This record gives sequence, structure tokens and C-alpha cells, in this order.
Amino acid sequence: MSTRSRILRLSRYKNAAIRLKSLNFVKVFSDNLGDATGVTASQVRKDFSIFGISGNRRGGYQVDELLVQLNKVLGKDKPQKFIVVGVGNLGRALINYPGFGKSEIRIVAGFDIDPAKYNRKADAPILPIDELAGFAKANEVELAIIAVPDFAAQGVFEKLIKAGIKGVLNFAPIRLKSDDNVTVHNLNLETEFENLIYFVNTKTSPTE
Amino acid sequence: MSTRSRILRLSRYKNAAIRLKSLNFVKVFSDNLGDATGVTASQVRKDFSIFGISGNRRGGYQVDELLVQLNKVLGKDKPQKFIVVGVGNLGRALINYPGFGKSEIRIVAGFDIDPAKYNRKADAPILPIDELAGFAKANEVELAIIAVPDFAAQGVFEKLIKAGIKGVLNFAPIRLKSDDNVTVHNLNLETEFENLIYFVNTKTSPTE
DNA sequence: TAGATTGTTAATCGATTAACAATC
DNA sequence: TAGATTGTTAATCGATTAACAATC
Repeated sequence: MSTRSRILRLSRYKNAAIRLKSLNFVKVFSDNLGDATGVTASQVRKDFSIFGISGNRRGGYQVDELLVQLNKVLGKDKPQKFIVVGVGNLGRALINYPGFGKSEIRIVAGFDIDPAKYNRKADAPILPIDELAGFAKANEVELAIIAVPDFAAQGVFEKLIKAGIKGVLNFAPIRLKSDDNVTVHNLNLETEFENLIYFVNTKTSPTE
Repeated sequence: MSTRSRILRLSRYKNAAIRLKSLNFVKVFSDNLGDATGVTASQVRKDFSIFGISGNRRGGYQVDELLVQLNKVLGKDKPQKFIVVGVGNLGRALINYPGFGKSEIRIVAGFDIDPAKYNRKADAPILPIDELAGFAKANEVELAIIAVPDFAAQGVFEKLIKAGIKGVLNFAPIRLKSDDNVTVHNLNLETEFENLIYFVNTKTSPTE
């Protein structure tokens, strides 16, 4: 009913709606959103209907109202606190990622084992990994990013579970398994590169 | 015939095969690979048959032979040169990404507009963006990564097209459109975060 | 009102899985 | 040989698209 790709499309509709709003659109049609995101108008309406997002026969969707509803489905109606484990290049990139600026995604702390990286005074402090569980509980953080080398990922994952984390985005090139209590999304950069290479080499366009 | 998700699975089979090889497996069965990657054995055999990867009735697949074939499909049988445009935190993280070490993915240069970042002596030199086209042609680079802020992405993309780039992995939170000559994969980190948030909030496990 | 767009149902399309004959 | 596993075809499942009645 709600597959990964359906939610990905919802994110795109949201981004398209933001763009259209900035162009002073007050209402949009399923046709506009389809064009902007590369799907059919039917798909847009179907996706909306599954989440009970409704518009106006004849009048399309009010952009402001639509954004409220999409943000609600996507959890963007309230702050979402993340911690990052592993403050190497990638971890630091995520902590400083400017794209989260206007969004409700907040990276509230980083954790590492290297004392040279600790910095308690930063907006998002960098702390010893031993403080992870305490910090997560004190600050009610349920979401985490793993940005450590592959050999350290499983150990970090287990620490995160003990700390009560409910969702993990894993950038380490190791496949972590979710269970009933913890949702894991694995994002393997090498795999993304391989995918691009394949489609360039064969000149086939991916369905994505 | 060859969708994005089929190629993603192929990457996973390859990673599983590498792991099994390191455990001294000489042959593997579709069943092993299915278990290791979370798909059915039928799926594995179907995927293989589409790419003409064949095994031994009764004897499964020789790991070494399988890896050769998978690497060939994925373009890992020869070096794949990438350039990175935008040497901020994310760009630097990609240039230094240790996960590419053993792989045939090579990041051969970075480009930026900030002179403070230039470094012609590094293994992967950081160069002024004006030198992009010249460098790409001289070094026969066809693959690029965009890691610049959103407002700069479209301009960079057009420069890349002019430089003869054939494939782009875009990390900027803007949707770039591929055409017949250039394959684009958009990887929007915010979207990945939203996806995780959704599934954590609803405790539904994604099909992925 | 007449015309246009939604919301939803039915039809289509494609991908996954099951089954089994071929065969090592 | 007998048993186990592949490779492939057929069946199933799910997701996308088309169509159209409802209606603003």
C-alpha cells in the first residue's frame, strides 16, 4: 500500500509544490505535478488518494493546503532529531548539509571515537561515542545516521539499538538488517555509482 | 528488461559473492545468494538469466566465475573515471571515500570556484572549474558527480554536458533532467531522510 | 450552465514468484 | 543412478495507467 517508491514520489511532489509556490502558484493540478516530477497525472491522484489528500474537482489543489498535508505525511510538520555516528568527511558533510536548513530535519550531535574531533561547544556538539546512549535518551532522539567505516558499522548499530534508536540511515558499505523495532535504510554509495555506470554503458534510461 | 532495481540487486549479489568468497566459498547456490541479499532464489536465477549468467545444474555457481560476470555487467572490469564538481564537505567526502579503494571507481579530480581549495599536487587534484572541459577531454572522463549547492547545479550540469560527460550523479537538491546523451541519477539526501522518517513513524517496513 | 478536473474503478502492464522439466 | 539445482515457462501479484462518472 505504501511502498518506498510511493513515499519517494510524495517527497518529489512536495518539492515541486514548494517550487511552484515560489512562482506564486496558488493552486496546482495533478497534471502540473505530474509534469514537474515526471509521472502521469493519474499516478499523482492515485498517490494522493491513498493518503487521503484531496483537492477540488475543477479547482485542483490549493498549494498551501497541499504542502501542509504532504509535510504531515512525511513527518515534516515537526522537528526530526538525528544524531550522526562517525565524524569523518561524510559525517561532517551531513552535519553541515545546507539542504536541511529550511526543513524540519535537525542534526543535533555527532559522535566519534577520536578525541581530536570532540567539540562540546558547536551547535551540534561532537561527543565521545560513550555518551551516545545518554545523549539520545536525554534528548529523545530516535533517528541516527551511521557514517563509520564498514568494519565498525555493526558495532555502532548495536549501540544504537541499545540507545533506543528507532530508525537508522546507514552509509557504511555493509548491509544492516532491520528488525521489528528498528527501521534501517542502507544507502551504499558504491552501489549508486555502479548503477549509473551500468546505465551509461548501456545507454538505457532507468525507470528509477 | 533491465530496471534500476534489477541492477541494484546485481550489485548486492556481487557484494554477497565477495563476502562468501572471503569465507572460502568456492561455489554458491541461488539459495545462498537469496538469503544473503533478502530476495527469493527464483529472483536470483531470473536476474542471472537475463544477463546470460549461467551456473551448473546441481553445482550452483563458481564464485570466481560469477564475480567476473557480475563485475562485467556492472562495468567493474575496467577503471571508471569520475570527476567531482564542488569540493565542499560532501565533495571532499566523495574524493576521499575509502569504500572505493578496492573497486574500479576512480575519482580523478575535483573542481571548484574557490581558489583557496585548488591543489594541483594532490592525487586527485582540485582545479578551477574553467579547466573542467579541458581536463575531461584530455583524460577521457565521461562520468561526473555534482556536489554544489542547489542554485549552482543547473549551471554546472550544462558545463558538464558541453565537456562531453555522459553520466551524472547529482547530489544537489534539484532535479536535473537527463536527455538522450546524458544519463542523470538524482540522489537527494533530504528525500532519503524523509523516507526513513515516514517508515519509522508508521512502523511499516519498506519494500525497498 | 458547460467545461474541466478530481477521485475511483477497471484494464493493463510489468515484475516477482512458483513450479517443473532438463540435466549435471 | 538418484538427488539436487538450474533455467525457463506459466501463474501470481502488485503497481501504473486509462477511463469515466461525479461534481465543482
